[in-house]
Amino acid sequence: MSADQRLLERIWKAVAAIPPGRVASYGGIARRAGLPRRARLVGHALKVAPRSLDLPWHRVLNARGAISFPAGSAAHAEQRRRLAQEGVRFRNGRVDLAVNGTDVADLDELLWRPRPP
DNA sequence: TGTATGACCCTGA
DNA sequence: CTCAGGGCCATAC
Repeated sequence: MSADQRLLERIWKAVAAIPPGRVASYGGIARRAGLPRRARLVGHALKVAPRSLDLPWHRVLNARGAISFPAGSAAHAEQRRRLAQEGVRFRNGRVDLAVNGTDVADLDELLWRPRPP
């Protein structure tokens, strides 16, 4: 049997809800989907997501605010290109939060919140 | 049935 | 900052 389709759909929905120009972490998406501690499943869900869903997969980063694909890979470049197009800035391979407080524990909240004026 | 792998995360040292 | 260790678990072989 494959993974419960309904769980995957909940994850896809959470990803689809990430606003343009903002990002979220795998763990954050998992929590948002009601699946705490299931970050790996989020990665899997994105990998098997139907192209037809046209998900904003590029807005999902790891807990350090970095792209999880190997640097130098085509996927890494593509993700970075898409984010750049949305105005997401990077610094030293990590998202430049440009907001007060970079506490990793609150990373998702910070990343998720609207940008400061 | 068992082992390995991976678009991950968190805590503690 | 890095590193190790444990958690998590669907898939592939």
